[in-house]
Amino acid sequence: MPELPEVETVRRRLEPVLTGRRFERVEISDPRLVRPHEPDEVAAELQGERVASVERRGKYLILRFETDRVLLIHLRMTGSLRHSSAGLDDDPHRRALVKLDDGSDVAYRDVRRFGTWLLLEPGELDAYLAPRLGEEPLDAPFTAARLGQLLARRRAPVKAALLDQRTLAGMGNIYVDEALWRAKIHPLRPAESLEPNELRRLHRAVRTSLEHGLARQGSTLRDYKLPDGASGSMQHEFKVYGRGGEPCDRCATPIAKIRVAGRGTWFCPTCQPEPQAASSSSSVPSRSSRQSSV
DNA sequence: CTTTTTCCCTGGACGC
DNA sequence: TGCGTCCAGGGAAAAA
Repeated sequence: MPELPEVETVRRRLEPVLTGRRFERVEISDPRLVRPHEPDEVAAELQGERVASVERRGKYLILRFETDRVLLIHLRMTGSLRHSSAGLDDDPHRRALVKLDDGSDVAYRDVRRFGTWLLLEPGELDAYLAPRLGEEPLDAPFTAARLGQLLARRRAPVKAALLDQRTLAGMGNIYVDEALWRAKIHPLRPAESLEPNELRRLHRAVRTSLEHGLARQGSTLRDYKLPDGASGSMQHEFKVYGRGGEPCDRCATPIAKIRVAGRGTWFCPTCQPEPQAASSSSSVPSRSSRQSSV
């Protein structure tokens, strides 16, 4: 499923082929893609727009037009974009098709139809994204201290807090599990309970996990593909995700699977020790756990 | 306010 | 082989 490394990979590949190109013709074949708007109306609005830039924020792909309108694309679970100058094969899961002014095509495919296209007028983007998205985990403002602030006074499991896009924009089920394994933190630990040294480890681990994914063009489990149809290769390097029963790379303990925040969650029971059973004094662990300047 | 649950979708895996 | 059931999960919305 496309998370930050996958969406950023798509962005990097689309940027050179889309920038400066005009949307010659647009077909939206699945009304759900643009709901509650009418597909034909959205397609008509997009026709004639010329791409000024291809950006990303969290898991959103942002096509900014020269008119300052924006097409906000979210791939959700199974969305993918394909670009070709040599025609495209038929695809029963195609939900939209854009013909560019250089004769090439961009096709949007989405088996499970969770993905969305939203056309925003100039100035509407920030108001849309601001309440939904937190820190970009690969950008400079994201520090261990900032992570501490974001997790402070949050009793939810750290895994749930990291999946919340208002904490870190772009983390998903795969990279959260991978980061928690790297940081040696149990997914059920209350977010507010992390000690400063754990926050430093987690900060480091989030970045390392995302950078590894980015370096391998993301992970292709089934549906995610690069715009030229190639697959990512990060799926071969998962430490825990989807590896229940296999030995931990660090200690050989079989990887365990539980359910956290409604998501399949894999971790090493030895490297990522169980949080203390919640007792009467669990809400305020100690003075020392309050971070000040990490 | 925070946190949890439900829902949307389809196809692949699995049991019988 | 064919059917029924479960599972995968991002994020909006509803419920707690």
